[in-house]
Amino acid sequence: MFKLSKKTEYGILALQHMAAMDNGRVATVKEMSESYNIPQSLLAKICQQLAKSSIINSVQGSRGGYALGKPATAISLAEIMEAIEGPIHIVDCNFEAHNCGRDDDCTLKTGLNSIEAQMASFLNKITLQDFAVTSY
Amino acid sequence: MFKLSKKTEYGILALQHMAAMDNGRVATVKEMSESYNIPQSLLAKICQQLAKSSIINSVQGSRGGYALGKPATAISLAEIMEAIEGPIHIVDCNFEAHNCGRDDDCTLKTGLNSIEAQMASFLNKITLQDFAVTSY
DNA sequence: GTAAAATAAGACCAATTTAGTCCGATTTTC
DNA sequence: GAAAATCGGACTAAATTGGTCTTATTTTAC
Repeated sequence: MFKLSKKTEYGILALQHMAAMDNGRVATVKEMSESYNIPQSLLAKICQQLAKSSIINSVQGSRGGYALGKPATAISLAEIMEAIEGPIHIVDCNFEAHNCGRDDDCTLKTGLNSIEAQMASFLNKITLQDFAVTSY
Repeated sequence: MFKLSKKTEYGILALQHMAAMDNGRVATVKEMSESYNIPQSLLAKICQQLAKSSIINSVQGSRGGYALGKPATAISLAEIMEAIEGPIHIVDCNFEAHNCGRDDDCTLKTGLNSIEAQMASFLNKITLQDFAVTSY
């Protein structure tokens, strides 16, 4: 279950697309969904979520579309994932009061806290720029 | 979606339990499922999976049970997760031939490979011992 | 040798989450 | 005003995860 969701995959593809665009241009959902074989209305929603988190900017109306809201080096994987999938948490019981019956002495709570922190910092360090280029 | 499954949570609790046992003793599924409020037949299956991966050893028959198959310092989080959830892959298209239509020039494939490798090495470094103790 | 207590294993169902669709509204350009 | 886009929410479908049940096998103790 340590996997990016399809939505996040789609979101990354769209972001990479926008990152590759000439400055000042905007990309339409239609254009991107066709390029990458992503259902259009699904990608539309994903872009709306990315826009809400200010990762991208939207231009409404005809001739509208989306463009990166900041440089690719300033967009982290953590940020993308959270925009699309919600907050990142390694274990449930850490953050929801879902009474596991182990409350205070829950060895998971205490033990996995630092791991989650390390994971988060890792995902925060990776930027859109990184995984568009680093691979070669 | 970067979350441990409940099964993995349960598995970790069981492993921590076994790690805390006196040497030579075995823990029964019943005993553990009652201690941690885990459905017994679910934990049974989880233990079987852990045993298949040699993370724990099983003793069959009355007076049987489970015990760690190696020291807690030698059991990694990656190992536990893979035993219970299967192989860890950040993106699908990297490993299944699920024709995304982007084959060779898929920017996800190339871009996320090194990230997955880093994640894997991170999860491999964390041991059962670590998250039982490190937290204080 | 039989009963009891355990693991072994797989089929099955329920619940949750993720993926995807659909529809109507709004915004902007031409 | 028509066309092309985003906005946004309700809804459905598919997949995954969580959990149950049943039957078999293994071992111990009486």
